Amino acid sequence: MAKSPCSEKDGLKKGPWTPEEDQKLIDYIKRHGHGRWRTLPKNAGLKRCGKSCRLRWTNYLRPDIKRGRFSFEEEETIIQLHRVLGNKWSAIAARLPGRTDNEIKNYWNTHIRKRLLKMGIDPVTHTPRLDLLELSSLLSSTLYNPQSSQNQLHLQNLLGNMGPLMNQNLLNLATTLLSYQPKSTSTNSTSTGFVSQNVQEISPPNHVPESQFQSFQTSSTSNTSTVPYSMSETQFIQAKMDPFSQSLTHGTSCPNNFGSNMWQNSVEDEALFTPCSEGFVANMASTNGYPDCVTQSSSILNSTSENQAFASCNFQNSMTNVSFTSLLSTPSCSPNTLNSSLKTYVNSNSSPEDNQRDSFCSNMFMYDIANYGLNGNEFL
DNA sequence: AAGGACTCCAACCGCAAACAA
DNA sequence: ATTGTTTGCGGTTGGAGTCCT
Repeated sequence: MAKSPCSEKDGLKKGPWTPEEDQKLIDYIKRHGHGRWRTLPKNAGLKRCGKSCRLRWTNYLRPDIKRGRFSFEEEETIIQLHRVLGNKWSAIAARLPGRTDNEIKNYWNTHIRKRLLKMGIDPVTHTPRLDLLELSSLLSSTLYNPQSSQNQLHLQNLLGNMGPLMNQNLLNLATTLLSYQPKSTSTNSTSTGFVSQNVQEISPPNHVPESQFQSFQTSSTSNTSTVPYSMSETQFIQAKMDPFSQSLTHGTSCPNNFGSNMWQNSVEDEALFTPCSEGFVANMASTNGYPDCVTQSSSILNSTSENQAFASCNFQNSMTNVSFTSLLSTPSCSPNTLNSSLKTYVNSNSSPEDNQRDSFCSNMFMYDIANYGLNGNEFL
């Protein structure tokens, strides 16, 4: 292997820079400008290699560097540019004044990437993860045919891999399905068809008030059918699942659609936005404290055709991901938050702003639930 | 209170392109 | 055209700080 250009054996220092070293570097560059990095440290009286000096200057000491947290707008820009450019951090940084490629790369890896994963979006392709599509289809299938051992096994495997990333409601539904077994001819079981455990022993989901949960456990001593849910129950649950499936299938990749009339289509097709009521976008934007929804939608209408296609595509993607992302767990999408204030910050590791960002999609789920009047009874 | 686990980010490393001689 | 040097880039690491049990 070639000798490292920054060898400590040469008496060159490595590791964190001291304020004195910083000052030496700043003073030297102020007087002589940068360039000739190889000779710079010697001339500046620094026991560092040129590469280290260059990095320190470009990533930290440069006067035009913007320090501090990334704004919502910057974050949105990074996501959009990454969708098009991939890991071309320097190209992305060139479009974000004051930010370095290193800073953007770190921010992507520590914040945005994780957030996208939580939302069920592949951070590389910016499309919904395939395993989620599989889960959606499997859940639908299991709802109709819960006795299928193949479905059960498949679902079990999938849950094993995805459980930690799933929203509690979806997890409850999936595990409920897994715990279902076809009833025998017992006449004392309840209409829900659960025999692996006595239904009275099933713990209520931790976000459902006990009283509500108990009211769900209605007995029907006469029903001995092997159909796990009544037609109306099945239809109801399916209605809950459909937006999920829809949004999954609508979450398509963006760049290939440049120049299309997607925005026009998406405006006409309100179902693309949300299964909720009209005015969803404006309402959500005003209630979840994330102004981008409104500003983005208006800016799309005012932008040039190419930008419009680009922006509308991203906008559409973000909106069509609403339902399925809401089904994935995020700290603020936890059961506690569902029943409490938006300002319940579950993850103390994150700042309130972090959680607000995380809540962007999970808050939509809350709106979703509110609109459906969904509670534990209905969902189960 | 302690220590293990986790997060974050500055700094490093190696490779490749650009440039100079 | 070739060779050596410089610069730019993206991936990875190390350690300080914080959280969790």
